[in-house]
Amino acid sequence: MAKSDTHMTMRVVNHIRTLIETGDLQPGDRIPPEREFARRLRISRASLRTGIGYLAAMGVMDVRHGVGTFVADGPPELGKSSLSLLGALHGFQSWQMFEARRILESELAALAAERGREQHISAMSEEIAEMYATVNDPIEYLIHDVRFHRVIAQASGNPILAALMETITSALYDERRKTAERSRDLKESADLHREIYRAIRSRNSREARAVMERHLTAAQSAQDLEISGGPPPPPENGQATKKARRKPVAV
Amino acid sequence: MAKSDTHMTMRVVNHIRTLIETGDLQPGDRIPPEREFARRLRISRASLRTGIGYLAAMGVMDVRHGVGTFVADGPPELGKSSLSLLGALHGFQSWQMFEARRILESELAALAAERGREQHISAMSEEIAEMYATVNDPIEYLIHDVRFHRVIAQASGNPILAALMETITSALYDERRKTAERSRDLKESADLHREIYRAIRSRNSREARAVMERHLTAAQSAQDLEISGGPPPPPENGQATKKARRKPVAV
DNA sequence: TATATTTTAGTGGTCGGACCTCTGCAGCAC
DNA sequence: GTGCTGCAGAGGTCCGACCACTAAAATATA
Repeated sequence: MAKSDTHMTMRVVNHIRTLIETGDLQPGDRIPPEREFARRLRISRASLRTGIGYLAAMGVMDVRHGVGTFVADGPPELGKSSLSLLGALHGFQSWQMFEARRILESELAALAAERGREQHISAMSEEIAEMYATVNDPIEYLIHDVRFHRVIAQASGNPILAALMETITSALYDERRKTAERSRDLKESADLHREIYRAIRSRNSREARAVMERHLTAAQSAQDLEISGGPPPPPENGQATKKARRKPVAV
Repeated sequence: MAKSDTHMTMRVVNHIRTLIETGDLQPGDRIPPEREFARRLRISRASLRTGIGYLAAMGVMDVRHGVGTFVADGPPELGKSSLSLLGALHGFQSWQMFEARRILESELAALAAERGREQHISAMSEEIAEMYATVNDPIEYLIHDVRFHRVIAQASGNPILAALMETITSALYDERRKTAERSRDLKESADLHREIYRAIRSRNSREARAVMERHLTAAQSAQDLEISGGPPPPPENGQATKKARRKPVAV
């Protein structure tokens, strides 16, 4: 994969990676204190920290000040703000985010209909109930909304697609919460979610995909109206002209 | 988003993020030397390096020993080995990788058929020609294969989906290259790619999606046969039981 | 005794400043 | 011109000290 000799960073990364692959390290496990670990690996604490920082940025490690460093637990997740950062860099458009989400979640819903288990079905049911119970509390509603979609992702049986979805939705979350307070028609939203749920429960993957797509398209429209008047869905693209500035930019 | 006060790391990240958002920093730009930058930000070089390391892990910065640190150029890309790392951690299955790729690329092909521009069409055409020209050189063939799919991703007009695809394919690349040498039937593969190309050129998104799906399904079968006898597509999943080990694991 | 407070040990976070290694290029020898 | 050498500038590594946070033990208090 990469050189394991030079570059202390990669040495650390590969070492830990190996520990994970051999099962010596599992989610939730704590690694030794930095000072001790560094001594054992015959490298400086600074270099060790560089490697750990890399893994932490990837979402593989969870560093807690004053407590310890742990292998990430919970659902797989790429770097939390990675997409947000990349978006700032490459100027991602809002409609592109929504489109990506729409495509991913539609397929996720279809897979969930095929593979979802009882536990997932009932978990969805619970979230639906909570949504109906909080139609007048947009903030709370949003929480269950997010959970519902997350359960579908789990039910799909494909943690990779689930992780990708999580990456996108987390980049979208801040924006959603801002507009959530002014949300209305949560009843309609809940109804749509219920339709999705029913499609999944009845193992109708085509229907699940279709309703999910309808739901997310509607959500996008609502969001666009909240933000600015004109939602600009017209797509385009182009290859950025290469350039190679040699001097550091002013900061 | 995150605290900008404490945590030097996030201070650096947010600072650079702001520079990018305001357009002061653009892809390809070089940031000041670490020593100078650190002095200017009133922080230690070590802290600055931590922040830069975070951004580098995210694929936002490109650090070159002895040269300088640059804002990432080229196509957007999440952390290169992030999925690979997460896979080791959560035990992603090969079929899950393929499934994710199949879904993403099928939709990408459909979008490319709707939005692809002349430049993309001709770029695809070139790669197809190269593929036919290298049917007896699997290694070289693979290069053009990858490029072809990358052009489609660009033609889709959605850089987010393109970045997600890139993340998956790069995690799959090593495995592909290993088996590439023993590949046969590259002629058939090229034919399929040509079908995809034609569908896109004729703006037939349904056809493009269908053929792409067929192509990737075939590719998966071929890969499975190369690796081990039985491809285990049966899906399942379950919620890992939470645990909280307190003591560091042996290393 | 039960509870609130303080102390303390352990862990990650920051610092600065020395030295190493790599890269690109100017300048020199051929 | 071609090729080698040396140098300057950039990131990489290291050390050792000290700061900041957390959780749990020890102590004070009701």
